[in-house]
Amino acid sequence: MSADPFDLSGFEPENSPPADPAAAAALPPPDWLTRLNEAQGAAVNQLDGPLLVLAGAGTGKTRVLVSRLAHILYRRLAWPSQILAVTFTNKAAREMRERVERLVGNAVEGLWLGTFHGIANRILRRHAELVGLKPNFTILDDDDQLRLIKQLIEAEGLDEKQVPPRLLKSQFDRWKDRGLGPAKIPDSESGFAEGKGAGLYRQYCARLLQLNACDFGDLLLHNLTLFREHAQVLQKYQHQFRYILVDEYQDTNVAQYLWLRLLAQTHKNICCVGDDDQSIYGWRGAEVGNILRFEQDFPGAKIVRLERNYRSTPHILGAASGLIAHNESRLGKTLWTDLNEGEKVIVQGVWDGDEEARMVGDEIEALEREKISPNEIAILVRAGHQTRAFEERFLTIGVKYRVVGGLRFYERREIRDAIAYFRVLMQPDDDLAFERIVNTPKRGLGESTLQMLHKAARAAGKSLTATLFDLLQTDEIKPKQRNTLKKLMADFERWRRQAAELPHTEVAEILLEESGYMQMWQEDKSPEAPGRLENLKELIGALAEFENFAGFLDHVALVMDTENSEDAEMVSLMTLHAAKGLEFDYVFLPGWEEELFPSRRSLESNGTAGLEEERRLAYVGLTRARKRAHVTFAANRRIYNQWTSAIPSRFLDELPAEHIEQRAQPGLYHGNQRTGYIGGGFSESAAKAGGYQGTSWDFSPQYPRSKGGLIEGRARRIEDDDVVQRSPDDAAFNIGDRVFHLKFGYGKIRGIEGNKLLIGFEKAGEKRVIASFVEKA
DNA sequence: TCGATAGTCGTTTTT
DNA sequence: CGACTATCGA
Repeated sequence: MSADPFDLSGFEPENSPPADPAAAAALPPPDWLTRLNEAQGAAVNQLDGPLLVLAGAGTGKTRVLVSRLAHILYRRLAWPSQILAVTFTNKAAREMRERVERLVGNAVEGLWLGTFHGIANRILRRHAELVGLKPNFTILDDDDQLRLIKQLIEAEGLDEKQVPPRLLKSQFDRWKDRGLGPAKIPDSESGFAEGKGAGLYRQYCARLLQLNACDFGDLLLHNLTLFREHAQVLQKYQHQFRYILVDEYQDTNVAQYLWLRLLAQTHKNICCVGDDDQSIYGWRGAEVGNILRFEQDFPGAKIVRLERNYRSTPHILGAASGLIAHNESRLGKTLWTDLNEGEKVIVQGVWDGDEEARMVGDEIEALEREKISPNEIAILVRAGHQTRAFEERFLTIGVKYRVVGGLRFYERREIRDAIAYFRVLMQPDDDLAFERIVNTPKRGLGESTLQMLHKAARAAGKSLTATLFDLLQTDEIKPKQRNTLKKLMADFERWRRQAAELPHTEVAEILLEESGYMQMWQEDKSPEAPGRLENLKELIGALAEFENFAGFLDHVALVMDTENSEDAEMVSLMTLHAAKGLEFDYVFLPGWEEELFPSRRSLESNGTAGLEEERRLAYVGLTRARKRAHVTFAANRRIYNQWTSAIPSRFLDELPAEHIEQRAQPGLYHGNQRTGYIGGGFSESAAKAGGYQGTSWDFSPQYPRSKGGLIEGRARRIEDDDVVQRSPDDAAFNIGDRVFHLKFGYGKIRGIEGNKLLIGFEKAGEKRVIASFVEKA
């Protein structure tokens, strides 16, 4: 399907709007308009020219976007295909589509609604040749990107220790975020990585083209190149998009901003919605400056502020507002609500991470007893690893939970392997995928063979498979390896032929079978193996939802998340970043401690700007809550398996006292431990270091501990054994016993450590569980 | 070529 | 602790 890259037929509809807008203006106002407040209505009705909607948390931002979109269609100002609506996440895009559909039904057909990356990909596929790619280019994920960079570092004779690949990657990403190709790197920034920064970047970009691949940043960057160098293409799109809507504008990076600005030139009807106080993606290249500069960037822009909050109680709002007021660089808004007062924000100190998890677990159980739906409860953490403690606790007490954006289906090893096979199938030049599978399953192809193949490929300037094709005619490769490679190449040839005739799911099955990949896992006796085979089956199922491999691979690269069952009644566990745009009645915010939140790294690498971004994150967290926000901090936390004492987050001091309920009793019964605790956790030195004034935070020792937790015991260094006092019935378990677990089902005990059991479950694989939660089968 | 073993590092946040 | 790398011996 090699399309003429200039051919826009097929997604450009009629050139003119669907009907005489003047006539349509006389239509009766649809009922969705009447449900808007004044500011919202203004944002929806202001259709001509650039518009910035400054929408505070919970002020009905999505409602405005959706109504505006519906309104454009209703007034017949544009066909769906003449409207471009961009969001930041797939979740947001999905939600918007659903809500627009609810208003206008299938009149949304043809709408350009998607993420920046998704839309950019769609455009780029169409015109790939114009920027030196083929339409079937691969989208690289982080992992591939990193592997590629490692190869470059090695080829350059640099040491990974001195030039950490991750650092290089993030620099490359930042350049791309700013719309800078290799030719445009300012001298002042090119000198790092032993002075080879810019050079490596040039090589990296060249290599991507050679691989016929794009990283995430490329999708936008190539769009910019395309638009700049091919005026007629740009004009087509400029002409086509009569209305542009942008969600979460505060999170756009420079490349995205430039992209929008180019596209908006003709009709100038661009509406951006955002909240500078919720800009939390600076580390990924987002520029709050974009939203602060909107009026200069888009002359004649109007601004509408949405300040009426419909979500949170006054106390929650007051606490959040007081907190965010500590930020210097912001436009400033005054959120208000006329909801009833409600509860104050709870701020609670606990002894350690375990107690925190236990406490939250108990609170959740209490809520559930009040018949609160678990769907209305969320735990929002700063960093992904924090979910673990809660998961363990919830498993023990039987609270159903889901981790949003946790381990993702497409990141599992077996899935990535299978996908690598598909990638090679579709794009033989995809070296990264090829490398991944060439010796998976083991085919006796090792380092040395691959090294020489690499060398030959670099010399020839061709891809690995292309080089291999030549090399197999020679005696360069040892006979044994040569035969295996020959067979592999022949296999791929055959699968490609079959791909032309058979349904793609069938080809996928044949491929996984004949390559020996399935067999590899079938013969694997590790406890995960059955699960992996299960996942592969599921993969085929997912594949079936797409028309072909290409569509599926795009989905995998861009959409990543598998729509998890949102219908089930579960507590949500996620990072603060993932929580943006969501809301819950009850929100728990654990881990408000210095170093953790605000995160040390953030402060170290970005100073005040970093701190302000952390504060915005805290603001986002609080404003997710409708009825109750429950903040906790622990005095002690295990970091790298080391008990470390922690200082309460400075953000706690920034919460106005009148809006919080402090659930901590200063110096009740082990207040003396403040200074006596080993490591000097709350000694004066620690307090001084933080320089706190105002509220002094203490921990709540009166919180009931579960059996075996000895308060006195905590005064010395805490070891696992201290807490793990085995009760007589725990001892009844022996290795080899068959047991039953509520969540994991039947299994056999493989090991016993204190009250924890290592169990090989028949369905769920190997897990560590608490002894009290299994019973003999 | 490959597995096992010892040593190392670390943990933000994601399209 | 655990994931990942470097190194070594078979």
